[in-house]
Amino acid sequence: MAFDDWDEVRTAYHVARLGTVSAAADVLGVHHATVIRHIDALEGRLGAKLFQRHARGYTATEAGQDLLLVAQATQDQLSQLAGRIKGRGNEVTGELVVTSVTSMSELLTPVLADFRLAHPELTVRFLTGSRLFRLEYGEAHVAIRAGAKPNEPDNVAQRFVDLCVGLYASRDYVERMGMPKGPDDFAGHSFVGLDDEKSRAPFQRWMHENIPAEQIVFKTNADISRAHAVRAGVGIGFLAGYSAHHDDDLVQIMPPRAEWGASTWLVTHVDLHRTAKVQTFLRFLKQAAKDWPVHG
Amino acid sequence: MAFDDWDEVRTAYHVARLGTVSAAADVLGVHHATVIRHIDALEGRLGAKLFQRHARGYTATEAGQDLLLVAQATQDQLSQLAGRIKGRGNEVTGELVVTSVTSMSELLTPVLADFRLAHPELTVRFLTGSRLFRLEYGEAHVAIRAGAKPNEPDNVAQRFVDLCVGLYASRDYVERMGMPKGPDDFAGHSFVGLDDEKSRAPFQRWMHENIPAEQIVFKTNADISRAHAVRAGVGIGFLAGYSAHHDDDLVQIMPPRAEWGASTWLVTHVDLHRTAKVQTFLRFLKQAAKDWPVHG
DNA sequence: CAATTGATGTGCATTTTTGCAATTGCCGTT
DNA sequence: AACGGCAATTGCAAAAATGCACATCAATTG
Repeated sequence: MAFDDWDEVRTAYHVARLGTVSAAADVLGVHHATVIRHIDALEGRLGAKLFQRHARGYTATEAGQDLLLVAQATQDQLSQLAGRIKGRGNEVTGELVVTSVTSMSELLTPVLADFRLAHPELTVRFLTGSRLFRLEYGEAHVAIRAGAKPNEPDNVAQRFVDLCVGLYASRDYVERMGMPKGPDDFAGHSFVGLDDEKSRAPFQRWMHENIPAEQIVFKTNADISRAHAVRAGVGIGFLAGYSAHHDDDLVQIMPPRAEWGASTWLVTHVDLHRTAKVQTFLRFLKQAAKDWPVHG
Repeated sequence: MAFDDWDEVRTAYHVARLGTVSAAADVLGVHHATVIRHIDALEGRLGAKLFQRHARGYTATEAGQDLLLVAQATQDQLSQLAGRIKGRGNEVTGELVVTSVTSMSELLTPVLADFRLAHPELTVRFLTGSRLFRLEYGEAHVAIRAGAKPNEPDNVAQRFVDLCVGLYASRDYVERMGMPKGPDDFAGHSFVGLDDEKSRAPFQRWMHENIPAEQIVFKTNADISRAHAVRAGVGIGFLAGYSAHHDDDLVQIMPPRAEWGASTWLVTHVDLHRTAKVQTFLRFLKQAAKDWPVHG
């Protein structure tokens, strides 16, 4: 490839456009000797003359005029690109990628939908489930994480809502099996738990320590399935307070405890944190969260 | 302008395309460190991140992906341009600009027409007349010059045909004024000459030295007008041998002399001389000139 | 016709860029 | 849980590009 130095192309472009080495050097902000050497090097590698040299300057040959057209297009496109990139930091357009644990989907989805409506030029992608999506790989702009404060470098984390979880069972279950009066009255009852043994969710560790394994009769790896199981009357299980609070088919077995709940964190990559798109979304999300029944 | 270093754009392009700094450095033939520094500099000037850095390489942000598209187009266009420029040296296409003194138009035009027919992709421009068109300014590819060998630097000149000029008059003029028997018998005759006092044409200097000024009754600045005047019977004048030879309306007053004639030269700019287009035309022209009645 | 202007070309000192090698950090594997 | 490998960094020396001053040449002007 002869054009393995795009700067020389740019130099040749200005020479072809302006007609003299001196003028091009002036525009480029370099010494005219540099311009001459760029042209010489480029022509040498091409094996063809781009300019005819004479006392009044450089005039482009056919090859030089051809280069002029191509470089002109490049120049224009780069200018537009620069504008887009600079503007993009101040606009809420393109794609907004948000990731969170599946259990928050119910809360987040309406907010994302509203945000999408408020910004018609925006496309929203909500990633959840199967695996952890990582900000440092550029897989998402914003992550809502649960648990201890994330302290990965290059990530900025700010505290979000505290999720409360309580023990619930379906009205149907309570009618069949009776209402336990307290933690000491759990004998004979069935429980719904997580399939993941090494889950670090605090309520799951509490269940693991306080409920005999043989009483955990239904295990699932998805939060949503656990909720379905509890509602279907399989047994007693932890449910998020916001989800169970206004559901008349559910009975609270034990009220939420602080030790069961989890803090959540809004996490962004430091490179994207300052952009208008991310900032706008974070403000929008925090405003919407004020109406969440997370303390139910 | 943020993109004032197109080489950095090229570097960023390869990083965006390949996903890692190392792979890009490999393709570019430079060190990893150079690639990193290019990216850092470019991002710094843009004020925006083009890549998210992580342990497995660089992944392009939206801005980086946008740059990838633009740079991809540039890369493609430059590749095509390189192909065109390299190929153009071996093809007879585009424009062929030929310049000569007006007096040779009659001889050259048919050759140019034939050459044009032989190379359909070629456009021919024939410049003559008003002023001297200069090869060093790229105004023409080939010049046919008369007189002493041109010795301008950067021009290559090769000897072409010798033009012979003789003294002619119209048959009508001779019938009216009589046929002079030789140079000593010119008294009372009328002559047609050049308007340009300081013309360096040898036949014109001969006339200036041997014919009294008052006998030069018709002066013109264009060769073609001089020929018209002689044919119209205004007087005796120098005409090119090839032009007068087979014209029954013209009478040769004095046969051509070597001292009147002029050598002609094929001149090309050194930068263009080696190209196929110019070489092909020169061969074609020299072949055609073999049939010219320039010694008439 | 001489002087001046404005342009290109070239040797040399300096600044900038680049290459090198050692380091760190992270991921996947043993 | 430790190890090996790959990729990104970073300090320092070498190399390359650049700037500068001067030379040169052509065209224009007085």
